Amino acid sequence: MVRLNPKPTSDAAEIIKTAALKLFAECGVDGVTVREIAAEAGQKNHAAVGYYFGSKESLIRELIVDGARIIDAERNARLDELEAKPTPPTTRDICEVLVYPGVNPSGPDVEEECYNRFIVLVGMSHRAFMMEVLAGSLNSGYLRCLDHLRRLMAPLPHHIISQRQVFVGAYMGAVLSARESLLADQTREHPTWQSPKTLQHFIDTLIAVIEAPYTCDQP
Amino acid sequence: MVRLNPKPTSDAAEIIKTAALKLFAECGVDGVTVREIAAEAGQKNHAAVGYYFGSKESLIRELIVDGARIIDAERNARLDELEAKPTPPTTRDICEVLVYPGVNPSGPDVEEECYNRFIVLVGMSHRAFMMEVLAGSLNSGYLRCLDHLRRLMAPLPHHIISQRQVFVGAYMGAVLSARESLLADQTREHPTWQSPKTLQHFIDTLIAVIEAPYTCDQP
DNA sequence: TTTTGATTTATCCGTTTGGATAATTCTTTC
DNA sequence: GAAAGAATTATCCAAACGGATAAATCAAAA
Repeated sequence: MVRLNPKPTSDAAEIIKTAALKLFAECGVDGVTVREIAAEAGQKNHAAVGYYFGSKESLIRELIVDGARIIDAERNARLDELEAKPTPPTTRDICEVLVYPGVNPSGPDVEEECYNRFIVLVGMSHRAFMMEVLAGSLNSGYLRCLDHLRRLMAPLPHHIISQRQVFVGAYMGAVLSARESLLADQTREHPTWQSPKTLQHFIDTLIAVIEAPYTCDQP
Repeated sequence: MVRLNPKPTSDAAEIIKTAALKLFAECGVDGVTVREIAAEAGQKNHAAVGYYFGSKESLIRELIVDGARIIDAERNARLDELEAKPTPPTTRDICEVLVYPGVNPSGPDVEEECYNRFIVLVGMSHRAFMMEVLAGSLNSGYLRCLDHLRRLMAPLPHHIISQRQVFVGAYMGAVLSARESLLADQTREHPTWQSPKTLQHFIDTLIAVIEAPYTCDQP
């Protein structure tokens, strides 16, 4: 019998991943037990996590890689398209490459967006681990964007450009995380945050960060 | 015999607080055990945390309040001074009130700045708890700043102002946290990040976020 | 010095943790 | 339908957890 929906990996594994990502985004990886993950995924005991992923750490690693791969592929594809044009990308072009691929990399199937909160929390509390997982070329699109930003900020001193790149990265993670939190908050309604104009609005301010004049005279 | 340095609360309690804040900032509150805190504080077992603070949760609560109180007092003092002047505060004035009091609220005695990483992590992984602890008037200075920002952004639509206030808060927490991480990173040297010009530079971009033009036409 | 209280240390406890292993159930294939 | 493999469930375990208590140590005052 032919499978109606071919699943390269088990369906339950995907359910566990989704449940884990949601809980990790809400409470951090150390604030969630494998028992809670299994329960959230509808499993009756916690052995499923070990069965499908070997360990909690492997599950976390897989979640990081899954999202990073999707985001990075989308960023690189957009950059390829932009760089094929005769004119170099604008600041807005690059900001759109930075922001939009990072929004909901899990796809529209998943009801709740979680990846940015998850990755920010992991990056803050287990930085070395996350860097080790992302090593390789899982971050190449982001680095290509930074190269463009360096070009676009060329008049500024080098150390100011470096600082501003840190500002941009921090700003993106924080706002995309805050947006996820607000969208996930069921206690209030946040109609304006669901609108795609919110991301446009954010990009407006992200451009402002990149193009802000530098008032200090000498380093 | 008169005490040379009068200590309203035990000296060991302060050492434990400093150690806990550092570890919490690095690994999150759920990624640190009371045993690790005691060890970092030089205690030979973990009972000290219970002895001085009752529980791990009470210690966390106290750390949140300590920093918030100092920051809020400083913000209110600066705002009182600004509002006593004949001319209303500028965007830069308000940004300085927002940023500078939040930098190293533990005071220059403490070798490492940790509070922003700590509070961002707690706010992300235990939002309800943090909000309950901050309830009361521990956030009044911040709210007064938001009022000024609302006035300074008056031409913009209301919902855009609200969104941009979220952007400002997220941006501040993220950059001050990133700055702390870079300053704490011993593997590399970050001479430019120690300079007070870094904060000026950040404020330049924070102003840009607040004053950025809004390109979308209608909500 | 002795006493008294505060602090530090050592040890114990019940619970929870991540992980491992059987036992059972379900699904697919022959 | 029977057999085989995959997936789920039910336990078990050693280690680690937060917390509590008792013993030992220290410092200040009588």
